[in-house]
Amino acid sequence: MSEAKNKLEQAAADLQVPKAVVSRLSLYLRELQHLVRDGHETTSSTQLGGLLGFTDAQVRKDLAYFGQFGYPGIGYRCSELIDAIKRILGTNQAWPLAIVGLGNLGRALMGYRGFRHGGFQIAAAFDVDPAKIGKTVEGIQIFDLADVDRIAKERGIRLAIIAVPAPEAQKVADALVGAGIEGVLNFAPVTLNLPKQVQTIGVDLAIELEQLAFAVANQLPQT
Amino acid sequence: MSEAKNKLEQAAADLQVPKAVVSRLSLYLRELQHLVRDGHETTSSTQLGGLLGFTDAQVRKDLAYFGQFGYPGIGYRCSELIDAIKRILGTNQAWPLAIVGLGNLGRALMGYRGFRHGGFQIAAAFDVDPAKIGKTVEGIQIFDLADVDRIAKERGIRLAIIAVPAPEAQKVADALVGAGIEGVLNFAPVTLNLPKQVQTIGVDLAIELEQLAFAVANQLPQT
DNA sequence: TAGATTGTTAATCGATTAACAATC
DNA sequence: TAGATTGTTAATCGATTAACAATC
Repeated sequence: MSEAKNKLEQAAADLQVPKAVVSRLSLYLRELQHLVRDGHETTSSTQLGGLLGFTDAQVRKDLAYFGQFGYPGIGYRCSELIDAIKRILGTNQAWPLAIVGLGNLGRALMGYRGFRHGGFQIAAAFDVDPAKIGKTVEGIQIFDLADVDRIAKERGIRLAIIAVPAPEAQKVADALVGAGIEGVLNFAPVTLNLPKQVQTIGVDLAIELEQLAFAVANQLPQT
Repeated sequence: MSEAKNKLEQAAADLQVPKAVVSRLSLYLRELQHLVRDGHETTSSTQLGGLLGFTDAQVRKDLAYFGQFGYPGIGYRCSELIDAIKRILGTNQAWPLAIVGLGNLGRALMGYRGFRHGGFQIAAAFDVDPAKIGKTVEGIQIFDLADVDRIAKERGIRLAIIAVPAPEAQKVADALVGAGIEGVLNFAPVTLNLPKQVQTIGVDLAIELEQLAFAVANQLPQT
C-alpha cells in the first residue's frame, strides 16, 4: 500500500500516465461499482475489460501505471480496487464545486444526483442576473459572481462548472481564475484561454452530436 | 470537389480515419465559425491550430484524410472549409432528434440552443411517466415511449438522446434500437449494451469531474 | 521575385497488444 | 497439482511531428 502510494506519486510526478489511461480508470470505477452492487466480490481483467470492450491486457497495463492491485490466479477484489482507483483519481476526498450560470442547463446540473458519488457537491452557485441573485435553487443560494473570490476561499472551492452562454464564458472563466479556481468544466461551446496551470475540460453537446452523426452517416465500426 | 467527395467516401469506406481526427474536425469547425464571425476571410493551419493548441502539421494532416481544401501560399478560405467539414461530418443535412427522459437534464437539453447549428433539432420527446405524457415542453409534445417506433419512422428520426436515470437506460436503449434508431447519445452513467451497428456516445458528467479532479490533484501539464 | 503556406512523405514518438514467467 | 490470472517485457501498431518540394 505504501508501495502503491509511492508509485502513484512517482507516476503523477513523472507524468508518464497517458490521459486516455485516466479516462479508462473512471470507466473501470463505474463498472466496479456495478459489479459490487450485483454481489461480485472479485473480478478479473478479462471480465472488467469485457464489460467495456477493452482487452484484458489493457486493463492490467492501465492499472500497472499506479501500482499492483491484483492477485495472480485470483483477480482483483472489487472493493479494494474501487478504493485504489478513488485514491488515484483523488475522489476519495470531498470536492466542493462552484457552478456559474443558472440557466436551464445550470439548474439541471444543480439537481444532478450523479455528482455525489465521488465527493463532488455543489457548494455555491453564481450568476450575474440580478433577478437570480439571492434566490435559492435546489437548496443552494445564488450569489453575485462578483463575490466569487471571497466565497470560493471561504468554502475551499477549487473546481467550477461554467454553464453560461458562449459569449460570456471567457470573462466568467477569467473571474474564476482570479478567485483561485484550479479546474474548470466548461459547457459553453468555446475554447477558453486560460493560464496553463488551470485545468480545463470542455463538454460541447453539439460536438458530441456531430461525432454521432458522422459515425452513423459513415457506419463506423463500434469503438 | 468531386475529387474531395471521392476521397471522402473512400476514407469513410476504408475507415482509415482515426476517431481523434473526427473529434478535432468538430473543433476546427467551431473555431472557423468564430473566425468568420470575427470577419476573417481566410485562415492557415498555423492559426487554426494555434487557437486550439494543436500543431499546424496536425491540422493539415487531419484535413488531408478527406481531400485537399487549402491553397498553398494562401491558406484556407474559412467559409469553404466550413462547408467542407460540414459535408464530412454529415451536418449539412438535417438530423431530427428524439429525446427520452424529461427530468431536469432532459428538459434543459430541449431548451438548448446550441444544437441548432448543424442541423440538429429535437423532433420528438418521450417519457414513461403518465404525468408527463401529453404535456408540452419548449413547444414539443411529450409522447409515450411505447409509441417511439411509429413516431421515429414518421419523422425520420435516426438519432436519440437518452436522459433517463441509470437503471432505466438499458431498456430505453433497447426500445430505441427496436424503433430503428441508429445512434444514441447517452447521458446515463452506464455502459449500454447495444448491437454493434448502433453507434453510441456516452457523456457522464461525474466522469468528467473525476478527470478534472485528477488533473488538478496531480497538477498535470495542460492538454 | 520573395514570402507564405499547402499537401505529403519519412521519422519519431507513444499507446496497445501479445506473450509469458511468476504466483496463488 | 492443475488452472487461472496477474504484472511486466517485448513486439506491434497507430498517431503525431518534422521536413520539404510544390504552389500561389
